[in-house]
Amino acid sequence: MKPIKLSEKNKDFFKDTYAVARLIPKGRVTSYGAIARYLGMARSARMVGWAMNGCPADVPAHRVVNRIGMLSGKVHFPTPTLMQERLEAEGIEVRDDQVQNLKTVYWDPSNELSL
DNA sequence: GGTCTGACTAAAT
DNA sequence: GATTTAGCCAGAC
Repeated sequence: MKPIKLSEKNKDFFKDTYAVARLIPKGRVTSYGAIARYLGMARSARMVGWAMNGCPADVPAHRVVNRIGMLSGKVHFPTPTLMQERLEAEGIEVRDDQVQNLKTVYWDPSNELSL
């Protein structure tokens, strides 16, 4: 396992967030809240987004959207269009910064991993 | 060391 | 049913 060191601090929460984000299958998306709940901090969805602030290349942050499937975090990418292009490249339909067929491509970690 | 903001979510109005 | 407010925790000023 490759330890992610954003800093020399604890970043334990960040590490878990990245771990789950990496587990998102190709062509699927999940929400910050879903990851947060899986990590045990259901009400800290914001922290997930914050954790993504480090956004290492190993983490497919483009597969993480808010609960309505909106590409809320696209502005944090190197280029605002990168997120949508990557999602489309994986077969996810994106229209007006929103993931189409969200119900179909949605991937819930606590539903897929905690079986 | 107190205050504000933030890639969100859910409940209340 | 849509809009607004409050709650969350952690980092930045």
